[in-house]
Amino acid sequence: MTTTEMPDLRESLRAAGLRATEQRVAVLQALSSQPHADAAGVLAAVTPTLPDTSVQAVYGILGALTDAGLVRRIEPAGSPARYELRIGDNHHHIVCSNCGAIGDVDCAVGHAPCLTPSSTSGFTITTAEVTYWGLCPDCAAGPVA
Amino acid sequence: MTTTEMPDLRESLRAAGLRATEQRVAVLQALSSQPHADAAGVLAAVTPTLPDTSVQAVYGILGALTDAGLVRRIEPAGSPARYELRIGDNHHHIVCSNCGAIGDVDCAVGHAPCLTPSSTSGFTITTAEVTYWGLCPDCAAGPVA
DNA sequence: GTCCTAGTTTTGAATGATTCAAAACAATCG
DNA sequence: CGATTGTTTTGAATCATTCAAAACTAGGAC
Repeated sequence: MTTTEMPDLRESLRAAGLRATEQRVAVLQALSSQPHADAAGVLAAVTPTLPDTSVQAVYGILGALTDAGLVRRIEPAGSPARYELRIGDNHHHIVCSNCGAIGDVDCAVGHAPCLTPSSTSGFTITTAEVTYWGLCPDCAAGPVA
Repeated sequence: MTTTEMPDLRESLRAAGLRATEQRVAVLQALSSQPHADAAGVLAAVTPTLPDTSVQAVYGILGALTDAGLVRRIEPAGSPARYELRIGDNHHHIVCSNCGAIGDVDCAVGHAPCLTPSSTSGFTITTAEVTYWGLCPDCAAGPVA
């Protein structure tokens, strides 16, 4: 149940060198139920239980969690930043160009070398990020409706 | 010379169904000299010749040009939108995580199949966008200085 | 268990990028 | 050359995000 998750979440926070506050636990829980929530979505999910939580706190928490490596921030064009708990695997995302919905795309193992660019313009590359654009099932079904 | 380019630019605009205004020509010229300029950069480049150009006009023009397919808009995380004239080839970009500089990366032919995702979460995919992150030559040379 | 202190959150305000709306204007067609 | 419709100006508003100072609290120390 939800109650049993909390100790684990508190542990993760402590392990990452962060204080285990109610808000932080709540933010992590929010992200586990809403895999690609933005700051507003997280706030909305947290408010029922912790009504005094401010927007700034959410940004602060998400920033701290991101810095600590507990969450990953994704910023698709035209959308506010989204946050997710799936970290440590370099999976990618597919964004619905109609409604902004986001889906996970597992990184196809063995394909990694293909992401090595042919010309680097002299840049030193550290990461390759892939974003797919298309239509989510709902929008593909009824684009206008 | 710069003067000889103008007729061509005007032609392109007309061909795209857009009126050939001074500002639009100037914006196109700005983008040809500054390959990955943002709205502010374009405005700065246009102002010397057309001092009355407003920020909103630049946004309007860039939007119109983008819709018409004459320019491509790229929006790296943490950076204002950039615009470029290189269209029609699906090349990608490398962004300096230190200073935000952007370089072009030619799409490695033959690698395209690797961009086919393994699982699409039910989405219909139309585009795959790759962004590389790293350090530009300058920042790699002296990261702190 | 209580106190202290550094790390957190609240409160309040500001910033930057971008967009909206209405009025003034100008490129193109006839 | 005049009308029409698309474009730009002017002026203001919106959204996501960040800054700063004061109030607060988790967790270690005693």
